[in-house]
Amino acid sequence: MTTALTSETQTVPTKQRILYAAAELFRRRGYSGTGLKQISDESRAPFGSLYHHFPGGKEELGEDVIRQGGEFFRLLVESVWDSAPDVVTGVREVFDGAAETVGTTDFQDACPIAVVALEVASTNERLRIATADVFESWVVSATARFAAAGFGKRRARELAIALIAALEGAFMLARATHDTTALHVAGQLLADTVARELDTLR
Amino acid sequence: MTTALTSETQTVPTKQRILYAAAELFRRRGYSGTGLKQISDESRAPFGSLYHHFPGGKEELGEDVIRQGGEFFRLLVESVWDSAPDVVTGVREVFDGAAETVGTTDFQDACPIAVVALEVASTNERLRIATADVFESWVVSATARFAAAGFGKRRARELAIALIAALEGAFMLARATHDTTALHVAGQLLADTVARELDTLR
DNA sequence: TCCTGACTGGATAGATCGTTCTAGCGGGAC
DNA sequence: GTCCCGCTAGAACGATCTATCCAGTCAGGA
Repeated sequence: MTTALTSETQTVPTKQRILYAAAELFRRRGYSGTGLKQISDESRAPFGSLYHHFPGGKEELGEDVIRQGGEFFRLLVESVWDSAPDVVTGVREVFDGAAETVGTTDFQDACPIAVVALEVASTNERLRIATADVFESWVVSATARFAAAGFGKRRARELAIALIAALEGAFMLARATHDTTALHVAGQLLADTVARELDTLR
Repeated sequence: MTTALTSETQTVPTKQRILYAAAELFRRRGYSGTGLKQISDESRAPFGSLYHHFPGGKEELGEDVIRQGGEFFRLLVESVWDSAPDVVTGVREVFDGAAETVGTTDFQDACPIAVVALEVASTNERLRIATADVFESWVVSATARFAAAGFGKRRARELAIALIAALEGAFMLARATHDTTALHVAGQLLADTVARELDTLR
Protein backbone atom coordinates (compact mmCIF):
# COMPACT_ATOMS: atom_id res chain seq x y z
CA MET A 1 0.00 0.00 0.00
CA THR A 2 1.15 3.51 -0.65
CA THR A 3 1.45 6.12 2.03
CA ALA A 4 -1.56 7.93 0.64
CA LEU A 5 -3.70 4.84 1.01
CA THR A 6 -2.44 4.13 4.47
CA SER A 7 -3.22 7.59 5.63
CA GLU A 8 -6.67 7.26 4.10
CA THR A 9 -7.33 4.04 5.97
CA GLN A 10 -6.39 5.84 9.15
CA THR A 11 -8.84 8.69 8.67
CA VAL A 12 -11.89 6.80 7.41
CA PRO A 13 -13.01 3.89 9.61
CA THR A 14 -13.03 0.50 7.96
CA LYS A 15 -16.73 -0.10 8.54
CA GLN A 16 -17.60 3.14 6.83
CA ARG A 17 -15.34 2.37 3.90
CA ILE A 18 -17.06 -0.99 3.50
CA LEU A 19 -20.50 0.59 3.63
CA TYR A 20 -19.55 3.23 1.09
CA ALA A 21 -17.96 0.78 -1.34
CA ALA A 22 -20.88 -1.63 -1.01
CA ALA A 23 -23.37 1.16 -1.59
CA GLU A 24 -21.64 2.24 -4.77
CA LEU A 25 -21.35 -1.30 -6.11
CA PHE A 26 -24.92 -2.30 -5.22
CA ARG A 27 -26.26 0.87 -6.80
CA ARG A 28 -24.42 0.27 -10.06
CA ARG A 29 -24.14 -3.51 -10.39
CA GLY A 30 -26.95 -4.74 -8.17
CA TYR A 31 -27.05 -6.93 -5.10
CA SER A 32 -26.50 -10.36 -6.63
CA GLY A 33 -24.20 -8.86 -9.24
CA THR A 34 -21.76 -7.71 -6.58
CA GLY A 35 -19.43 -10.12 -4.80
CA LEU A 36 -18.10 -9.69 -1.30
CA LYS A 37 -14.60 -10.06 -2.66
CA GLN A 38 -15.27 -7.07 -4.87
CA ILE A 39 -16.47 -5.04 -1.89
CA SER A 40 -13.41 -6.00 0.14
CA ASP A 41 -11.14 -4.98 -2.74
CA GLU A 42 -12.90 -1.70 -3.46
CA SER A 43 -13.01 -0.65 0.18
CA ARG A 44 -9.44 -1.80 0.81
CA ALA A 45 -10.72 -3.75 3.77
CA PRO A 46 -9.54 -7.29 4.44
CA PHE A 47 -12.08 -10.02 3.95
CA GLY A 48 -12.21 -10.85 7.61
CA SER A 49 -13.17 -7.31 8.52
CA LEU A 50 -16.28 -7.67 6.45
CA TYR A 51 -17.61 -10.42 8.68
CA HIS A 52 -16.34 -8.70 11.78
CA HIS A 53 -18.36 -5.56 11.14
CA PHE A 54 -21.29 -7.37 9.54
CA PRO A 55 -21.66 -10.73 11.27
CA GLY A 56 -24.87 -11.36 9.35
CA GLY A 57 -22.87 -11.47 6.13
CA LYS A 58 -24.02 -10.10 2.82
CA GLU A 59 -27.65 -9.81 3.86
CA GLU A 60 -26.89 -7.63 6.90
CA LEU A 61 -24.56 -5.49 4.83
CA GLY A 62 -27.27 -5.18 2.21
CA GLU A 63 -29.86 -4.04 4.72
CA ASP A 64 -27.52 -1.45 6.22
CA VAL A 65 -26.67 -0.12 2.76
CA ILE A 66 -30.36 0.14 1.84
CA ARG A 67 -31.38 1.95 5.00
CA GLN A 68 -28.41 4.29 5.21
CA GLY A 69 -28.35 4.96 1.49
CA GLY A 70 -32.06 5.63 1.60
CA GLU A 71 -31.70 8.12 4.42
CA PHE A 72 -28.77 9.86 2.77
CA PHE A 73 -30.72 10.25 -0.46
CA ARG A 74 -33.75 11.55 1.40
CA LEU A 75 -31.65 14.23 3.09
CA LEU A 76 -30.06 15.13 -0.23
CA VAL A 77 -33.41 15.55 -1.97
CA GLU A 78 -34.81 17.49 0.97
CA SER A 79 -31.90 19.92 0.89
CA VAL A 80 -32.43 20.56 -2.81
CA TRP A 81 -36.18 20.85 -2.39
CA ASP A 82 -36.08 23.12 0.66
CA SER A 83 -33.60 25.52 -0.87
CA ALA A 84 -36.06 26.26 -3.68
CA PRO A 85 -38.30 29.34 -3.34
CA ASP A 86 -41.54 27.37 -3.70
CA VAL A 87 -42.90 23.83 -4.15
CA VAL A 88 -43.23 24.01 -7.89
CA THR A 89 -39.63 24.96 -8.54
CA GLY A 90 -38.66 22.59 -5.75
CA VAL A 91 -40.16 19.67 -7.62
CA ARG A 92 -38.56 20.68 -10.87
CA GLU A 93 -35.17 21.21 -9.31
CA VAL A 94 -35.24 17.78 -7.71
CA PHE A 95 -35.68 16.21 -11.13
CA ASP A 96 -33.19 18.53 -12.83
CA GLY A 97 -30.64 17.91 -10.11
CA ALA A 98 -31.14 14.19 -10.52
CA ALA A 99 -30.64 14.56 -14.25
CA GLU A 100 -27.38 16.38 -13.69
CA THR A 101 -26.08 13.74 -11.30
CA VAL A 102 -26.97 10.94 -13.68
CA GLY A 103 -25.36 12.75 -16.59
CA THR A 104 -22.14 13.64 -14.81
CA THR A 105 -21.59 10.11 -13.49
CA ASP A 106 -21.75 8.55 -16.93
CA PHE A 107 -25.29 7.30 -16.29
CA GLN A 108 -24.18 5.16 -13.39
CA ASP A 109 -25.30 6.86 -10.20
CA ALA A 110 -28.98 7.33 -9.81
CA CYS A 111 -31.28 6.06 -7.09
CA PRO A 112 -29.24 4.30 -4.41
CA ILE A 113 -31.72 1.46 -3.91
CA ALA A 114 -33.62 1.04 -7.18
CA VAL A 115 -31.68 -1.92 -8.57
CA VAL A 116 -31.63 -3.72 -5.27
CA ALA A 117 -35.32 -3.02 -4.67
CA LEU A 118 -36.32 -4.78 -7.87
CA GLU A 119 -33.84 -7.59 -7.38
CA VAL A 120 -34.93 -8.55 -3.90
CA ALA A 121 -38.66 -7.87 -4.24
CA SER A 122 -39.37 -11.53 -4.96
CA THR A 123 -36.31 -13.19 -3.48
CA ASN A 124 -35.44 -11.76 -0.08
CA GLU A 125 -38.19 -10.67 2.27
CA ARG A 126 -35.89 -8.98 4.78
CA LEU A 127 -34.29 -6.75 2.17
CA ARG A 128 -37.63 -6.18 0.43
CA ILE A 129 -39.05 -4.77 3.64
CA ALA A 130 -36.00 -2.56 4.03
CA THR A 131 -36.58 -1.08 0.57
CA ALA A 132 -40.29 -0.69 1.30
CA ASP A 133 -39.46 1.21 4.49
CA VAL A 134 -37.13 3.52 2.57
CA PHE A 135 -39.71 4.24 -0.12
CA GLU A 136 -42.29 4.97 2.57
CA SER A 137 -39.91 7.39 4.29
CA TRP A 138 -39.47 9.22 1.00
CA VAL A 139 -43.21 9.36 0.47
CA VAL A 140 -43.70 10.73 3.97
CA SER A 141 -41.03 13.37 3.37
CA ALA A 142 -42.58 14.53 0.10
CA THR A 143 -46.09 14.38 1.53
CA ALA A 144 -45.10 16.76 4.30
CA ARG A 145 -43.78 19.24 1.76
CA PHE A 146 -46.91 19.11 -0.40
CA ALA A 147 -49.09 19.44 2.68
CA ALA A 148 -47.08 22.44 3.85
CA ALA A 149 -47.71 24.02 0.46
CA GLY A 150 -51.45 23.86 1.01
CA PHE A 151 -52.55 20.48 -0.30
CA GLY A 152 -54.94 18.29 1.65
CA LYS A 153 -53.48 15.29 3.41
CA ARG A 154 -54.80 12.74 0.92
CA ARG A 155 -53.83 14.66 -2.20
CA ALA A 156 -50.43 15.49 -0.78
CA ARG A 157 -49.68 11.79 -0.34
CA GLU A 158 -50.94 10.96 -3.83
CA LEU A 159 -48.66 13.58 -5.33
CA ALA A 160 -45.77 12.29 -3.26
CA ILE A 161 -46.30 8.73 -4.49
CA ALA A 162 -46.58 9.93 -8.09
CA LEU A 163 -43.38 11.94 -7.66
CA ILE A 164 -41.34 9.04 -6.31
CA ALA A 165 -42.69 6.74 -9.02
CA ALA A 166 -41.93 9.23 -11.78
CA LEU A 167 -38.46 9.84 -10.40
CA GLU A 168 -37.63 6.14 -10.23
CA GLY A 169 -39.04 5.37 -13.66
CA ALA A 170 -37.23 8.31 -15.21
CA PHE A 171 -34.00 7.14 -13.55
CA MET A 172 -34.48 3.77 -15.18
CA LEU A 173 -35.08 5.20 -18.63
CA ALA A 174 -32.16 7.59 -18.30
CA ARG A 175 -29.69 4.89 -17.32
CA ALA A 176 -30.88 2.49 -20.01
CA THR A 177 -31.03 4.98 -22.86
CA HIS A 178 -28.15 7.23 -21.78
CA ASP A 179 -30.46 10.21 -22.09
CA THR A 180 -31.71 12.46 -19.31
CA THR A 181 -34.77 13.63 -21.23
CA ALA A 182 -37.10 11.42 -19.22
CA LEU A 183 -36.06 13.15 -15.98
CA HIS A 184 -36.69 16.62 -17.38
CA VAL A 185 -40.00 15.64 -18.94
CA ALA A 186 -41.28 13.86 -15.86
CA GLY A 187 -40.17 16.72 -13.61
CA GLN A 188 -41.85 19.31 -15.79
CA LEU A 189 -45.09 17.34 -15.93
CA LEU A 190 -45.16 16.90 -12.16
CA ALA A 191 -44.29 20.56 -11.55
CA ASP A 192 -47.02 21.71 -13.95
CA THR A 193 -49.59 19.51 -12.26
CA VAL A 194 -48.65 20.83 -8.83
CA ALA A 195 -48.73 24.43 -10.04
CA ARG A 196 -52.15 24.08 -11.63
CA GLU A 197 -53.71 22.32 -8.66
CA LEU A 198 -52.19 24.91 -6.37
CA ASP A 199 -53.88 27.66 -8.41
CA THR A 200 -57.30 26.07 -8.10
CA LEU A 201 -56.81 25.76 -4.35
CA ARG A 202 -56.67 29.51 -4.03
CA MET B 1 -40.25 -38.10 -16.95
CA THR B 2 -43.97 -38.65 -16.76
CA THR B 3 -46.16 -39.07 -19.77
CA ALA B 4 -47.64 -35.66 -19.20
CA LEU B 5 -44.26 -33.99 -19.33
CA THR B 6 -43.23 -35.96 -22.38
CA SER B 7 -46.34 -34.93 -24.25
CA GLU B 8 -45.69 -31.36 -23.20
CA THR B 9 -42.16 -31.42 -24.51
CA GLN B 10 -43.53 -32.64 -27.78
CA THR B 11 -45.96 -29.79 -28.16
CA VAL B 12 -43.81 -26.84 -27.04
CA PRO B 13 -40.39 -26.61 -28.71
CA THR B 14 -37.42 -26.71 -26.40
CA LYS B 15 -36.08 -23.32 -27.45
CA GLN B 16 -39.39 -21.67 -26.67
CA ARG B 17 -39.58 -23.37 -23.27
CA ILE B 18 -36.10 -22.10 -22.47
CA LEU B 19 -37.01 -18.57 -23.51
CA TYR B 20 -40.20 -18.61 -21.48
CA ALA B 21 -38.56 -19.96 -18.35
CA ALA B 22 -35.66 -17.54 -18.66
CA ALA B 23 -38.05 -14.62 -19.15
CA GLU B 24 -39.97 -15.49 -16.02
CA LEU B 25 -36.84 -15.98 -13.91
CA PHE B 26 -35.10 -12.84 -15.19
CA ARG B 27 -38.22 -10.79 -14.59
CA ARG B 28 -38.55 -11.96 -11.00
CA ARG B 29 -35.01 -12.68 -9.83
CA GLY B 30 -32.93 -10.60 -12.21
CA TYR B 31 -30.21 -11.43 -14.70
CA SER B 32 -27.27 -12.09 -12.41
CA GLY B 33 -29.59 -13.58 -9.82
CA THR B 34 -30.66 -16.35 -12.17
CA GLY B 35 -28.41 -19.31 -12.95
CA LEU B 36 -28.40 -21.27 -16.18
CA LYS B 37 -28.92 -24.43 -14.18
CA GLN B 38 -32.10 -22.91 -12.81
CA ILE B 39 -33.30 -22.09 -16.32
CA SER B 40 -32.52 -25.59 -17.51
CA ASP B 41 -34.45 -27.07 -14.58
CA GLU B 42 -37.44 -24.76 -14.88
CA SER B 43 -37.75 -25.25 -18.63
CA ARG B 44 -37.16 -29.01 -18.37
CA ALA B 45 -34.50 -28.64 -21.02
CA PRO B 46 -31.17 -30.40 -20.72
CA PHE B 47 -28.20 -28.20 -20.07
CA GLY B 48 -26.65 -28.97 -23.43
CA SER B 49 -29.73 -27.76 -25.27
CA LEU B 50 -29.25 -24.35 -23.75
CA TYR B 51 -25.94 -23.88 -25.51
CA HIS B 52 -27.24 -25.54 -28.64
CA HIS B 53 -30.06 -23.03 -29.05
CA PHE B 54 -28.08 -20.10 -27.66
CA PRO B 55 -24.44 -20.55 -28.66
CA GLY B 56 -23.65 -17.14 -27.23
CA GLY B 57 -24.49 -18.41 -23.77
CA LYS B 58 -26.24 -16.43 -21.09
CA GLU B 59 -25.70 -13.11 -22.80
CA GLU B 60 -27.36 -14.18 -26.04
CA LEU B 61 -30.23 -15.73 -24.11
CA GLY B 62 -30.55 -12.52 -22.14
CA GLU B 63 -30.74 -10.38 -25.25
CA ASP B 64 -33.38 -12.61 -26.83
CA VAL B 65 -35.43 -12.52 -23.63
CA ILE B 66 -35.22 -8.73 -23.46
CA ARG B 67 -36.22 -8.16 -27.07
CA GLN B 68 -38.96 -10.78 -27.24
CA GLY B 69 -40.30 -9.96 -23.80
CA GLY B 70 -40.28 -6.30 -24.73
CA GLU B 71 -42.24 -6.91 -27.89
CA PHE B 72 -44.73 -9.16 -26.14
CA PHE B 73 -45.35 -6.53 -23.48
CA ARG B 74 -45.75 -3.81 -26.09
CA LEU B 75 -48.40 -5.86 -27.89
CA LEU B 76 -50.15 -6.57 -24.61
CA VAL B 77 -50.29 -2.91 -23.63
CA GLU B 78 -51.38 -1.90 -27.12
CA SER B 79 -54.25 -4.39 -27.04
CA VAL B 80 -55.46 -3.00 -23.71
CA TRP B 81 -55.01 0.58 -24.85
CA ASP B 82 -56.67 0.15 -28.24
CA SER B 83 -59.70 -1.61 -26.83
CA ALA B 84 -60.51 1.48 -24.75
CA PRO B 85 -63.03 3.98 -26.13
CA ASP B 86 -60.62 6.94 -25.95
CA VAL B 87 -57.05 7.88 -25.02
CA VAL B 88 -57.85 9.00 -21.51
CA THR B 89 -59.51 5.77 -20.45
CA GLY B 90 -56.88 3.92 -22.46
CA VAL B 91 -54.13 5.38 -20.31
CA ARG B 92 -55.97 4.65 -17.12
CA GLU B 93 -56.79 1.10 -18.13
CA VAL B 94 -53.17 0.38 -18.93
CA PHE B 95 -52.19 1.31 -15.39
CA ASP B 96 -55.17 -0.43 -13.79
CA GLY B 97 -54.53 -3.55 -15.82
CA ALA B 98 -50.92 -3.48 -14.73
CA ALA B 99 -52.03 -3.11 -11.13
CA GLU B 100 -54.27 -6.14 -11.47
CA THR B 101 -51.51 -8.26 -12.97
CA VAL B 102 -49.06 -7.28 -10.25
CA GLY B 103 -51.62 -7.99 -7.55
CA THR B 104 -52.73 -11.36 -8.86
CA THR B 105 -49.17 -12.63 -9.27
CA ASP B 106 -48.26 -11.95 -5.65
CA PHE B 107 -46.31 -8.83 -6.67
CA GLN B 108 -43.92 -10.82 -8.79
CA ASP B 109 -44.80 -10.20 -12.42
CA ALA B 110 -44.52 -6.65 -13.56
CA CYS B 111 -42.39 -5.15 -16.32
CA PRO B 112 -40.56 -7.94 -18.17
CA ILE B 113 -37.32 -6.02 -18.48
CA ALA B 114 -37.17 -3.54 -15.59
CA VAL B 115 -34.89 -5.53 -13.27
CA VAL B 116 -32.55 -6.51 -16.06
CA ALA B 117 -32.48 -2.97 -17.45
CA LEU B 118 -31.19 -1.56 -14.17
CA GLU B 119 -28.80 -4.45 -13.60
CA VAL B 120 -27.06 -4.27 -16.95
CA ALA B 121 -27.13 -0.49 -17.42
CA SER B 122 -23.59 -0.14 -16.08
CA THR B 123 -22.25 -3.65 -16.59
CA ASN B 124 -23.15 -5.01 -20.01
CA GLU B 125 -23.32 -2.70 -23.00
CA ARG B 126 -24.90 -5.23 -25.34
CA LEU B 127 -27.80 -5.93 -23.02
CA ARG B 128 -28.09 -2.26 -22.07
CA ILE B 129 -28.64 -1.37 -25.71
CA ALA B 130 -31.24 -4.10 -26.01
CA THR B 131 -33.20 -2.61 -23.11
CA ALA B 132 -32.79 0.89 -24.58
CA ASP B 133 -34.20 -0.34 -27.89
CA VAL B 134 -37.17 -1.89 -26.12
CA PHE B 135 -37.92 1.28 -24.15
CA GLU B 136 -37.69 3.31 -27.35
CA SER B 137 -40.13 0.97 -29.09
CA TRP B 138 -42.57 1.49 -26.24
CA VAL B 139 -42.16 5.24 -26.43
CA VAL B 140 -42.76 5.14 -30.18
CA SER B 141 -45.88 3.06 -29.68
CA ALA B 142 -47.33 5.40 -27.06
CA THR B 143 -46.31 8.47 -29.04
CA ALA B 144 -48.30 7.24 -32.02
CA ARG B 145 -51.39 6.84 -29.87
CA PHE B 146 -51.11 10.31 -28.32
CA ALA B 147 -50.50 11.81 -31.77
CA ALA B 148 -53.53 10.01 -33.15
CA ALA B 149 -55.57 11.58 -30.35
CA GLY B 150 -54.65 15.04 -31.54
CA PHE B 151 -51.43 15.93 -29.75
CA GLY B 152 -48.56 17.53 -31.59
CA LYS B 153 -45.58 15.34 -32.37
CA ARG B 154 -43.33 16.81 -29.70
CA ARG B 155 -45.91 16.81 -26.92
CA ALA B 156 -47.05 13.31 -27.85
CA ARG B 157 -43.54 12.00 -27.35
CA GLU B 158 -43.14 13.84 -24.05
CA LEU B 159 -46.34 12.32 -22.74
CA ALA B 160 -45.21 8.91 -23.95
CA ILE B 161 -41.91 9.19 -22.10
CA ALA B 162 -43.66 10.37 -18.95
CA LEU B 163 -46.08 7.48 -19.21
CA ILE B 164 -43.41 4.82 -19.53
CA ALA B 165 -41.42 6.38 -16.68
CA ALA B 166 -44.46 6.58 -14.42
CA LEU B 167 -45.41 3.00 -15.24
CA GLU B 168 -41.94 1.66 -14.47
CA GLY B 169 -41.58 3.64 -11.27
CA ALA B 170 -45.01 2.62 -10.08
CA PHE B 171 -44.14 -1.01 -10.84
CA MET B 172 -41.09 -0.65 -8.65
CA LEU B 173 -43.00 0.86 -5.74
CA ALA B 174 -45.76 -1.72 -6.04
CA ARG B 175 -43.39 -4.68 -5.97
CA ALA B 176 -41.36 -3.28 -3.08
CA THR B 177 -44.26 -2.20 -0.88
CA HIS B 178 -46.74 -4.92 -1.87
CA ASP B 179 -49.27 -2.21 -2.63
CA THR B 180 -50.73 -1.30 -6.01
CA THR B 181 -51.69 2.23 -4.97
CA ALA B 182 -48.78 3.76 -6.87
CA LEU B 183 -50.04 2.31 -10.14
CA HIS B 184 -53.55 3.66 -9.65
CA VAL B 185 -52.32 7.08 -8.54
CA ALA B 186 -49.81 7.43 -11.37
CA GLY B 187 -52.36 6.25 -13.93
CA GLN B 188 -54.97 8.69 -12.68
CA LEU B 189 -52.53 11.60 -12.71
CA LEU B 190 -51.42 10.81 -16.26
CA ALA B 191 -54.98 10.33 -17.46
CA ASP B 192 -56.07 13.62 -15.90
CA THR B 193 -53.18 15.47 -17.51
CA VAL B 194 -53.98 14.02 -20.92
CA ALA B 195 -57.69 14.82 -20.54
CA ARG B 196 -57.03 18.41 -19.53
CA GLU B 197 -54.52 19.08 -22.31
CA LEU B 198 -56.88 17.47 -24.79
CA ASP B 199 -59.62 19.89 -23.72
CA THR B 200 -57.44 22.94 -24.28
CA LEU B 201 -56.54 21.63 -27.73
CA ARG B 202 -60.16 21.95 -28.81
C1' DT C 1 -30.01 -49.12 -45.47
C1' DC C 2 -27.04 -45.90 -44.18
C1' DC C 3 -25.60 -41.31 -43.62
C1' DT C 4 -26.10 -36.82 -41.83
C1' DG C 5 -27.14 -33.14 -38.98
C1' DA C 6 -30.12 -31.32 -35.45
C1' DC C 7 -30.88 -31.98 -30.87
C1' DT C 8 -30.61 -34.21 -26.21
C1' DG C 9 -28.50 -35.49 -21.91
C1' DG C 10 -25.10 -34.89 -18.76
C1' DA C 11 -20.21 -35.01 -17.16
C1' DT C 12 -16.59 -31.95 -16.40
C1' DA C 13 -13.54 -27.89 -15.86
C1' DG C 14 -12.06 -23.71 -13.84
C1' DA C 15 -13.48 -19.77 -11.63
C1' DT C 16 -15.98 -17.46 -8.21
C1' DC C 17 -19.60 -17.45 -4.76
C1' DG C 18 -20.72 -16.67 0.50
C1' DT C 19 -19.13 -18.33 4.68
C1' DT C 20 -16.20 -20.03 8.38
C1' DC C 21 -12.07 -20.37 10.77
C1' DT C 22 -7.77 -19.22 12.88
C1' DA C 23 -3.56 -16.75 13.49
C1' DG C 24 -1.53 -12.32 14.19
C1' DC C 25 -1.32 -7.41 15.26
C1' DG C 26 -1.46 -3.42 18.31
C1' DG C 27 -2.90 -0.36 21.83
C1' DG C 28 -5.14 0.48 26.32
C1' DA C 29 -6.17 -1.43 31.26
C1' DC C 30 -4.33 -3.33 35.14
C1' DG D 1 5.39 -5.74 31.88
C1' DT D 2 1.39 -8.66 30.43
C1' DC D 3 -3.11 -9.55 29.63
C1' DC D 4 -6.98 -8.63 26.82
C1' DC D 5 -9.74 -7.60 22.96
C1' DG D 6 -11.10 -5.11 18.86
C1' DC D 7 -9.70 -5.59 14.53
C1' DT D 8 -6.94 -7.15 10.59
C1' DA D 9 -5.40 -10.54 7.32
C1' DG D 10 -6.15 -14.22 4.48
C1' DA D 11 -6.44 -19.38 3.96
C1' DA D 12 -9.73 -22.90 3.25
C1' DC D 13 -14.35 -25.04 2.27
C1' DG D 14 -18.27 -26.58 -0.08
C1' DA D 15 -21.46 -24.94 -3.21
C1' DT D 16 -22.61 -22.94 -7.45
C1' DC D 17 -21.43 -20.26 -11.45
C1' DT D 18 -20.75 -20.19 -16.81
C1' DA D 19 -18.91 -22.66 -20.37
C1' DT D 20 -17.07 -26.61 -22.94
C1' DC D 21 -17.15 -31.13 -24.52
C1' DC D 22 -18.72 -35.49 -26.17
C1' DA D 23 -21.52 -39.57 -26.58
C1' DG D 24 -26.21 -40.86 -27.58
C1' DT D 25 -30.75 -40.29 -29.95
C1' DC D 26 -33.70 -39.58 -33.66
C1' DA D 27 -35.84 -38.19 -38.10
C1' DG D 28 -35.43 -37.44 -42.96
C1' DG D 29 -32.97 -37.77 -47.43
C1' DA D 30 -29.89 -40.23 -50.62
